Amino acid sequence: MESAFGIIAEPNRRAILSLLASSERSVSEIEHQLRMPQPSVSKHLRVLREAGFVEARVDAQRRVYRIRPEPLMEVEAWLAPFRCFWSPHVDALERHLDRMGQTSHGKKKKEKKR
Amino acid sequence: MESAFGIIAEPNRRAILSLLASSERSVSEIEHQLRMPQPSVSKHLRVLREAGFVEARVDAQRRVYRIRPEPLMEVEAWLAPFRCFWSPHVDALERHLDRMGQTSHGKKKKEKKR
DNA sequence: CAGGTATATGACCTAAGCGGTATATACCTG
DNA sequence: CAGGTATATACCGCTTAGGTCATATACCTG
Repeated sequence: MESAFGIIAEPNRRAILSLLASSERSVSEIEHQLRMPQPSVSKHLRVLREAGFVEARVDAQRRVYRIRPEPLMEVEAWLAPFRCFWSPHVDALERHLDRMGQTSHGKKKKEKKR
Repeated sequence: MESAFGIIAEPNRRAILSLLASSERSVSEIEHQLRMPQPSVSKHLRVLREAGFVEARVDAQRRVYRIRPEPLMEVEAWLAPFRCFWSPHVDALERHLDRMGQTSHGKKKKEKKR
């Protein structure tokens, strides 16, 4: 997995990161809150750890994971040159997110021009 | 390709987007500037277009592509909860990016160093 | 030490995605 | 209309990543 972008392409990994954003958690906490099988959690955590997104603290048998911000800052940095497109479209984002929210997978064939 | 994150996981697609960030371009312009085969460019542009990252304007035989910001805003929005981690680590980003620079990447594109 | 809990790893399978080549379509110019 | 340029698509083979199941390792407690 080359870059930070490849790492966060995985929905479960994003879910783990979002969960850890609020506070650090043990593997089993992640497992239960996200309702995913434990080997899968461990595997994703390994990927995240090796890519520098998280780090683990040992607490008895538990490993408590927490965010490390650098790789996400890299994403943020890549995004910077596009910021100038934001301002005319601040409202458009909400419409976009709305559309994303309800239609689980709206496939569009035809493109429209304006 | 489920989400916007999956789309930008591809390095060539990120390169195309970064190129379009400065100004709109035709397919052949992208092809030459990024030195990638034309079918590959068209294929990536299709993915980007169907995901809403770009749109095309027809100009004779050319298709001129330009950025549409919504999906990138979605990424930005997802990133927001992690911003609170930034401030103590502003300097750490540079060290991180330096390390990234020397990792083995067979491909080198026109990367700009901060 | 035994037994239990927490986490990591390995093997296997499947599917998706990318690169490459060849070809099709669209449009322009003379 | 012919020939040329610009772009899109179809097909194929390969690699890789993710899910699942089984098992291994680590640590705690009685």
